[in-house]
Amino acid sequence: MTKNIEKEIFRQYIITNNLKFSRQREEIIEVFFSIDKHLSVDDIYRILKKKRISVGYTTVYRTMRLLCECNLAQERMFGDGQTRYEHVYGHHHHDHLICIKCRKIQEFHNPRIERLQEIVAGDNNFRALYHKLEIYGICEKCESERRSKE
Amino acid sequence: MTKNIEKEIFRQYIITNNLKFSRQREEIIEVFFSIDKHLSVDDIYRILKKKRISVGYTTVYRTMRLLCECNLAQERMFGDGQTRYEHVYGHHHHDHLICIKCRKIQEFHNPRIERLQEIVAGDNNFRALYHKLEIYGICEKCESERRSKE
DNA sequence: CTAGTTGCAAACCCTTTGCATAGAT
DNA sequence: ATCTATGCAAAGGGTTTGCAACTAG
Repeated sequence: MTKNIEKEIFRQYIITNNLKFSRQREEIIEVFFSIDKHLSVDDIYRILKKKRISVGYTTVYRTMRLLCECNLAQERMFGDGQTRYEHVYGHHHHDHLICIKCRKIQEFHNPRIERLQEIVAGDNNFRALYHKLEIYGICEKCESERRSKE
Repeated sequence: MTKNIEKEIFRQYIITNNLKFSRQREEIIEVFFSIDKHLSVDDIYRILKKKRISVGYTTVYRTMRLLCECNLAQERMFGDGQTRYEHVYGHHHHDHLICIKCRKIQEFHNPRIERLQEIVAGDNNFRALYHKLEIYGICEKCESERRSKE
């Protein structure tokens, strides 16, 4: 259960920084880490609402910032105007495939990209620190749906 | 003079769609195409202001949308919260090196990336349409400034 | 003349902040 | 008891829209 490791790391962070492990924070991380998707604040808020768990919008924002600070989460912006968060613990660096039809986001890892980053940086006298590669297109599911309609 | 070709294409687009070639639209594209940078609406507005050309903020937004519609410009979001626009005409596909210190944006092109996109897409049964690769780091200028301070 | 354009103000969306109240330790 | 967390409402920043006045063709 990765979820519990993450909760433990969070709890440690809370203690170390003289913060408090509130009911709301627990509920939020419970939801966030139990769902393996790129969730937005709004997504998390809605899920909590649906479960009849009362947490304020603002608190979700503040908790997500905390999770980023302790490196359990990372902000991502895929251009639809909403910040989404991804799990960091136990995940190596990866990039994204984004379906422009259903907005599903798949992760992938390809070591060639890291090498390419170095080559390009070298060619341009640039000191590369990190990169983002986002490939936009149509996912398998949407593509087969499209085909069956023809 | 690429600028004039772009103006001509824009004028064509205007005529074809029964729109009007206003003084404001002319001023805006004049500024946008004469500067080879990724400008935001705010940048363009300020430049016009400085030149004592009176154009409303809203009009800049609307004109930039028009330029995107006729494929003379393209929206870009580099994560600083502002949409920026880049010239499209006569530019082949490229990616970006973004300096996290001075926010300068350099463009580069590397054919390997296109190939990589195909490989990754193939591995994931994904139909790739386009991609964005952004490499973040320190540009040559900032790096040498940093070194000289040590 | 007349349909499209402008530019202000107001509305929007997502996110952050101020502050009085509630809650964790 | 103390000091942080909460959650509302209000403010922020970027972007869009409604609308009366204006203007290109």
